[in-house]
Amino acid sequence: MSLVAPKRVRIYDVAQAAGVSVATASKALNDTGRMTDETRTRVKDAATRLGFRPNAMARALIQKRSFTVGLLTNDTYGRFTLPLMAGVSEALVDQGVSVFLCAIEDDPALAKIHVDAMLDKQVDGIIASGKRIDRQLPVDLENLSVPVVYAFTQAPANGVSLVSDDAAGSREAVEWLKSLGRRRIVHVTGPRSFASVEERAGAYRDAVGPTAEVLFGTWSEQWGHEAVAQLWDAAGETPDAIFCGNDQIARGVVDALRERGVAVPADVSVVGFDNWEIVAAATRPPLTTVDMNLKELGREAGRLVLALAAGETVEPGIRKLPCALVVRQSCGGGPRS
Amino acid sequence: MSLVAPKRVRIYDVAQAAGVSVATASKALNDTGRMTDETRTRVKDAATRLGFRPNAMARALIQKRSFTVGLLTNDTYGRFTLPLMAGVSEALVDQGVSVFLCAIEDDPALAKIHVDAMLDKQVDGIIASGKRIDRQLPVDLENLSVPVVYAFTQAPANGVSLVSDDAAGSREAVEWLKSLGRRRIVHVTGPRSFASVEERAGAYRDAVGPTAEVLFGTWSEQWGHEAVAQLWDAAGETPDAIFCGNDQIARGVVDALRERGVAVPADVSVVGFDNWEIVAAATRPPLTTVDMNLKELGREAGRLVLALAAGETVEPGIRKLPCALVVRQSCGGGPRS
DNA sequence: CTTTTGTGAGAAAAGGATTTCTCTAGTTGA
DNA sequence: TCAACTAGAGAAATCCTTTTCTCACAAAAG
Repeated sequence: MSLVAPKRVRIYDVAQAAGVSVATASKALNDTGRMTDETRTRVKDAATRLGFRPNAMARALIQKRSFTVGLLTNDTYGRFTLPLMAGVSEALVDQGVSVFLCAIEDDPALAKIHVDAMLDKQVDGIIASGKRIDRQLPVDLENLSVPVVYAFTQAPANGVSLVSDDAAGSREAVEWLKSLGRRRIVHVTGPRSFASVEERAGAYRDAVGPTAEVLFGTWSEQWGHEAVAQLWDAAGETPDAIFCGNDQIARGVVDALRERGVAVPADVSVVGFDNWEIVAAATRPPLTTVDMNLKELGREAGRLVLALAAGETVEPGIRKLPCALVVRQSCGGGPRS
Repeated sequence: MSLVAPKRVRIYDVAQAAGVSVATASKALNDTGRMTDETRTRVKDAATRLGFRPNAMARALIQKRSFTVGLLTNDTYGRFTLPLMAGVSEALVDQGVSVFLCAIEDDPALAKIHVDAMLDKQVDGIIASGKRIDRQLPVDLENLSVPVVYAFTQAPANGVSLVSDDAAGSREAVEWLKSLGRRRIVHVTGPRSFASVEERAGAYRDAVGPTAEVLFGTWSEQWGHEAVAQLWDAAGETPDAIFCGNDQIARGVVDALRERGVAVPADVSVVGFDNWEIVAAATRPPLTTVDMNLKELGREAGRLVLALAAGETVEPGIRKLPCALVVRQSCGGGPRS
């Protein structure tokens, strides 16, 4: 075990070992230029043998590409960011691209610091992401010298943006409930001020028709309890299905129903939204819920930002990615075909 | 609005604007070298005026410092990583250091790819982090050419490592329960195979004395329910306090108690561990729980890795950082002094 | 009046790759 | 046989800073 750090091997060393010039070595390794196959493999072998790894800084300096991208987010709690990050990373890692994660906590000054730091470091692109699909980050990313992709956050007019297709997700949830024979489906969701609330509720109304009933509240288990109280204490027919705006509300609803002695899913089916594992899986019974496929959203964002960085032109506008219904046990019904 | 990206201003431009050489400009901006104050301010003014930002790649190339560090983690779910990351970032951002986040999912091959990518990019240091304090990451970080700090994961023999002082946290929880007059305190926790389970349980035993009783199970709400069943269905005196190994178990316990008509905190006090906001705050009543101060752990890890990168020598070994009891309502007792 | 010391500033090298020329030699075509 | 190409490889420029010398000049010392 030697304690002296071994000198980094440079392309110069590879060239010498292979008996060629530095220029030829560079071209051989990058599969550019012209030379005999024999020379190329000889250089590559030498590189492998010596364990050559090009100095990314030197490369970045001349190519003006750093093989890094920045992920900017104000979702401190990471509920949405992490799956997204996982997807981005997955899409980029085999291109040799690494990801700076910058959490900016709704602080414009902090955001500016992070953006400047990223620009200094010559990131090839920036992915902007947030905890709300209908809010912009507190920093202006237009007219930057690098491409920007907006994922799960509001984009400026001519930005390239990716969001989940909440409306389709809602429709799917409602259709699922209908296919199970449910007839009186109520929607319990978050505050109207959220765009996704309106979008999900709108799609729900369209799918359910005239019997639609939406209860707006907060994004909490507490609200789930209250909503059940409202529904069951009111006169008239009680619902046989509740489609919730997120998993926390759904959990509250399920717990409240159990406490009232209403059987889930025998008497009432419940569907959540978000597929937040920790909530959805711990609910008794585990929640059937709409997954926004944030990881795939991340992958796509990664691909897009890379394409933009490579100079490809990408049509601006909003791209909607499909949601997927994850069937567990809170609705009844088996795994779907 | 001009559509052509403005040419980046180089130090050469600043030098020219200030009427000095590039060398002088560099020294002026970095507060090194010798020159009149007048020259220095003249250069700095020019730099500000032109909006000069040094090219980090060129700087890194020569200084062999990239002002980046890597955070390696196998905690896919991000429960521990995110607070840690927030702390690291907070400690480093005003030094101009950015953080690469690399999620490696227990995959040695992926881990190696990420580590190599980071080394290529000349990170100044690496912070290794995991979801278990008693497991090493599936990758060897010894004898790397950059310093490594282990945070919330097991370190090799001569590594620099940071963990939370779980034992002290447990003691504090027990003392709190005692101070509220609780006399029969039971510990319901996770699987024995976790080092933190043994450590927390050990400290609990020491603090409680001969009446100590520990129930080992899994890290789930489900287990919380089962444990309550075991305790209440058994003959003999029931506990007046339950100290849980994590918040999920605690939530299960609280729910189970409520279902049995046992009042929390009136009849029984419950304490959790982790302060996982989403679980702790949604429990009815909200959980009093031990917070591992992961953000502070992250800050400290950031400071340490920077110190190491700067060539300072840091004593190897395990540093334990204090936990903090977060008082909510599941124990009774007011906010602590 | 000469020598030493100190100060301010610039020239040039270095850092490690990529890329554009340039050059030689061999091949093809007329 | 001679011009025109082409393939293979290398020399040198380039990317942008930092840093180490070197130098000129002025002030202090002898």
